[in-house]
Amino acid sequence: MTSQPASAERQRDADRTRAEILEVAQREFARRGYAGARVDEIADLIRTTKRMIYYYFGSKEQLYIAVLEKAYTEVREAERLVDVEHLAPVEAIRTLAELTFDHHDAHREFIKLVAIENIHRAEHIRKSEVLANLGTPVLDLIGRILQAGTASGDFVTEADAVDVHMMISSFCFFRVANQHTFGALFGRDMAAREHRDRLRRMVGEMVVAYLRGAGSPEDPR
Amino acid sequence: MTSQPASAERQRDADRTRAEILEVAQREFARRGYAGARVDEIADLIRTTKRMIYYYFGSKEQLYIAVLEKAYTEVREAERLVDVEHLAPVEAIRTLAELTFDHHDAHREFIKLVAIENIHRAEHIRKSEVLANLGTPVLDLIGRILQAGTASGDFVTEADAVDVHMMISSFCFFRVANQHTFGALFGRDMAAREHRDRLRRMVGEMVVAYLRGAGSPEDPR
DNA sequence: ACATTAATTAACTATCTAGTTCGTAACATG
DNA sequence: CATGTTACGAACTAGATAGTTAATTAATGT
Repeated sequence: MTSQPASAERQRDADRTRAEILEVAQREFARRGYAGARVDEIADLIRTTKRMIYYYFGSKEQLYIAVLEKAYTEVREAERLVDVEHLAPVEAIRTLAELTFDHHDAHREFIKLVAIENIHRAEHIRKSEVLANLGTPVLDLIGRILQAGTASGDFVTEADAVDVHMMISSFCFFRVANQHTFGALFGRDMAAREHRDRLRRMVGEMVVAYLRGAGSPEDPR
Repeated sequence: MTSQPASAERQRDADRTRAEILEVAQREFARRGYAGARVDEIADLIRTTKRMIYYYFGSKEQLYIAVLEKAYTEVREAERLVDVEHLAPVEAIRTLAELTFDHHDAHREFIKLVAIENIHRAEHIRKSEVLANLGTPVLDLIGRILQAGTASGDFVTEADAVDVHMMISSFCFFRVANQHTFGALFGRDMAAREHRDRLRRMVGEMVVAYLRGAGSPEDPR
C-alpha cells in the first residue's frame, strides 16, 4: 500500500498492481463476504480502476477464487514448516495443537474466508483445480504422531488422524470465527490475552487427555 | 407453505403472512448470507410482495434481526428442556455434549446464521435488545455439573463453565459449519452417518477426558 | 348497511453494481 | 526511431435491488 501523490498517475507495474488487488480483495471479501464485497470499492482502495480487476482476473468470482487460492497456499506453506517430529508423542501432539492455535490466531482473515466459503457450500473451492486437490501435510504428521504414541503406549484411544485434526481445528477455529457472537452473548472476549493464553493451554490438554483415553466408558479410573 | 391456486388472491391473514416471511427469510439468509439474500426473492417464494416485508418488518436489516431473534429464542427454549441433573457428573457432562451434538446436527440453518452473523462482527445481534441480554441456561447447568464433579472427585481439572461450553460447542459447530470446505479438502463428509456417530461419541469422550485431568502435564500416568 | 381499519397488490424510483467499450500512454524490440 | 504490445483510465450500459407511493379490497365493529 505505497502511498502516492493524490493526483499523480499510477506507475506501471503489472506485478504490483496484481498483488495489491489480491491483497485488498482478500481484506474486503473477508470483511464483507462474497456478495457484500464491491468490485469498485476494491479498486478504489488501491487507486486503480475496476477495469484492472477484469483485466487481471476476469470476473468478481475469479478474483475471489484467486484470493482463496493464495490464502490456502500460504497456509499450507506455513504448515509444512511445522516440526515436532523430534518430540515424544505426547509433547508432539500438544505442541502441534498449540501451534495450530497460534496459527489461527495469526490468520484471522483466512479464518473468515473459510467461514464465508462454507456459507457458499465450498462451491468456489470446488471450481478451483489448485484447491480441489490440496490436502494438508499436517494429516501425515498427525498420523505419524498417533502411531508413535500408540506404539509407546502413551496413547490408548484408537484415533483417526482426520478426526484429531478436526478436533484441534474446531477449537482453534471457533475461538476466532465465533468470537463476536460469543462475546455479544456471553460477554467474554475470547480474543483477549487473558482468555487466549488459558484457551491455548486448554486445547493441548484436551487432545492429550482424549488420546490418553481417560474419556472412554470402558476405562473409568 | 400452503400451496395455492396460481392466480388466486392471497387470503388475508396477518399472522400467517408474518410467520411465512420469517420462515423463508431464515432459509434465504442462511443460504445466501445477508447481502446475498434478496428481498424480492423472499417475497416471491411465499407468493406475497416485497411491500409486505416492509409493512411488517420495516427494512431488510430489521427482517434479518427478527430472523435472528426468532432462531436464537427457539434454540434457548430447547436448551431449557435439557435435563441431565439426575445423572452422575461424568455421565451428565457426556450426555450434555452428545445432546449439544444432536442439537447442532438438527439446526443447521441456525448454525449458518451464527456463522453469517460472525462475519458481520455480530453487529446485528448488538442492535437487538432481545438478543443482547440473552445468555444461555446451559452455562448454569454446566456450572452445577462441574461443581458436583469436583466435589465427588470425578473431575480433577479446574475448569470454567464458559470454557467447557466453548469446547463442546466448537466441536459440534465446526462439524456442521465447516463440513463443506472440510469435505472438499479432505474428501470426508463429516455429515455422513458413519462419521457422525463416531464423532458424536468423540465429543463426549473428549470433554470427560479433559475434565478427568488426563491431559495436564503435572499428572502423567 | 356503513364507516373504519387492517392487509394486500401493482407500479414506480433512485441508486447501485458487475461487467464493457474504447481510447491512450508507457515500454520493449527490431 | 518506428512499431507492436502491455498496462492503464474514463465513461458507459444493462440489469438488479432496496425501498416507496398510492390505490384497493377484505374484515370488523356499530
